[in-house]
Amino acid sequence: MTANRNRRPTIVDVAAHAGVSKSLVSLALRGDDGVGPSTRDRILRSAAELGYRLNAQARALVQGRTGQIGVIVTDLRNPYHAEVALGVEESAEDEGFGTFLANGRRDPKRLAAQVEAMIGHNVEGLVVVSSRVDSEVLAAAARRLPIVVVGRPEVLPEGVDSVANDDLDGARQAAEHLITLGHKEIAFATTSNRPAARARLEGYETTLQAAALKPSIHRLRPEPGAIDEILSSGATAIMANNDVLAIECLGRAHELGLDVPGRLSLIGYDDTELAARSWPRLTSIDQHCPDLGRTALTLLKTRLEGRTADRHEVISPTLVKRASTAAVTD
Amino acid sequence: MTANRNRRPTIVDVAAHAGVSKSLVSLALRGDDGVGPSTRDRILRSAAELGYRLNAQARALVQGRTGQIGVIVTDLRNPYHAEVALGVEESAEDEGFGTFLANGRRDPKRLAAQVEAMIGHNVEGLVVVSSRVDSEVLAAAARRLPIVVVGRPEVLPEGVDSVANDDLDGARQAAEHLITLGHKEIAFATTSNRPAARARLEGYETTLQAAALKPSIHRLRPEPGAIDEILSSGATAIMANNDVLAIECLGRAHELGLDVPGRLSLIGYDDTELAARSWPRLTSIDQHCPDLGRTALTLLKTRLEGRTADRHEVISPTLVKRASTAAVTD
DNA sequence: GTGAAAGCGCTAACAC
DNA sequence: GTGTTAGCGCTTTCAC
Repeated sequence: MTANRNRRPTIVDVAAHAGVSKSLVSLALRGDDGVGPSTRDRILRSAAELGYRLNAQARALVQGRTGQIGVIVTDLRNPYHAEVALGVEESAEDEGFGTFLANGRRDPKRLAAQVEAMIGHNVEGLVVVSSRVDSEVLAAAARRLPIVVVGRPEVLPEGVDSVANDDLDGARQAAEHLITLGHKEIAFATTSNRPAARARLEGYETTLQAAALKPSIHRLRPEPGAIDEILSSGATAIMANNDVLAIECLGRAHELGLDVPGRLSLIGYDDTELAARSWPRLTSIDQHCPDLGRTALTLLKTRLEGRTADRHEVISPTLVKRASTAAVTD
Repeated sequence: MTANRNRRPTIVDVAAHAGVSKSLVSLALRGDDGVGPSTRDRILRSAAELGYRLNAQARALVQGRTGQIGVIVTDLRNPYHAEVALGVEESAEDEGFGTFLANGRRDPKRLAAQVEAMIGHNVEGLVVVSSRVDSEVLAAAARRLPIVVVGRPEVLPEGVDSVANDDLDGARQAAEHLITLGHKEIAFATTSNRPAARARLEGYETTLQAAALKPSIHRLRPEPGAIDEILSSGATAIMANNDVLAIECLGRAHELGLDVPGRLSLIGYDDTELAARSWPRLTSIDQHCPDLGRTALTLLKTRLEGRTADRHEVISPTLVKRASTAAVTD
């Protein structure tokens, strides 16, 4: 009973069925008003009857445009990426573009392949929410279409636009918040040493130094117990490189019976959903992910409209105070 | 300095550059061994020099296949959807398919449009991770390509395959776990009354009734304070329809100073990352999301290989005991 | 081993 | 108003 899948009807079939030529069908289907009302009706009815649907690919081939934007993210499971993608999608829709998403699953090779696949399928622009795409891949892509990277890749080749939050400033805000609360022993935790993490680290260091405090940096390997090292370091506050890591620290603190924020203040980065749902609610730095995405789409659009000079947008993050940070008590 | 974007080189350009005919280029590029080694070399070098890349769309038009699978999800921000998508992607890759993802953002109209867009771009199969796609849209799609729904839509038209977890059994496991712990007052919380929620509700009710306990069902509207109603209902345990809701209950319990699991046991559904990261760690029902996705792809594949009879797979969920449930204390 | 020619489904110029 | 024609970039017979 499964319907006939062998051959999808084309405008030729519709034309035959309606007794007109195929260009008439094309016109009628697109609502062009060079078609008589009765003819148009007949054509539309034939199309419906045959279950005709437009082959967007064939159309794209002749028109030279698909109306689709590609979005490639490192890891869909990290809410940060999903939220940026959301911002892109929303404004793409507003601008009349469709979007195709691809998930690189943290693998640079796969990410590169997806860039190729998207270009092969003729997306009109590419948003790469990843710092892991090889710079040569980016450069090659930029030769063919507008491409913008969200975040901070190691190297940003010419011709590639970018949007990032101001990591330095975000880290500064976080550090100052803790300093204002009277903390003297503030640790910085990160599992990454990629550009964004390095910038946050730098913001942290310079802010602490300006306050005559000694930075204490912990690069964590993903091992159980890695967090304990910080927790037992005598720090009264921890800045984590992102919410996911902050939540892990929080969980470990709970397990050790360490009161947050009573004995330990904790601050995340990204302000993803995780932050608002944790206990205690996590203080975090809001990167404004959807804005990052929307800005990326704007850059794509202006490129498509002819801009040739590279642009690198920076968005100011915001401190979101919640319950995981408090004044030192002693 | 931005490179020439005006015209992307085609095999004709490559052919001219290499001084051969365009069909030779096509053959050489695909590694066909009907091309002399020296000719092949020359062709490949020309291609590289011109920055040629295959136009997958044009190829798809003539070959009648794109090698792409479409995945449409209701809401990327819910980790459940992202994890199912992951399963689809992984096994699609294993089978040599690429995947395009689209995010419906909870809007049935948008979801329908995305189904159309995917079909228009000639994906070879469609995985719909949503119960919100209109059944007529599904039915129409099924007439053109293999399509499988993950989850439980209101109506599943003929010709559409499906994969779902056994909601009835999952709810039964959750309820039995709580009953075994000695709970007598077990509430069920849900914000949804769609088929999956209804099935879980039914599993909950029959299990409670079998144990001679009285079900107490709460359909929550998304209002602040909605949760308090349950919390103050005298229940010693709450089964939530999903992890997100469970985490919200947990947060509210914390705010009210209600000890979990000391005074209240809490159990979620889905076993997403949220469950493993909460405090206390959330007991949940694991739907095996990636398996759902992988099974969906298998169904697509067997359809493509010619199966005509509909199939509806059911996957058994598993109880994951963590720290949010405990024996009643009185 | 190589090339010419037809055609995938559609649109867009141009005639009738 | 309506139909004809020539491609879009590629693959694929089928001759040479």
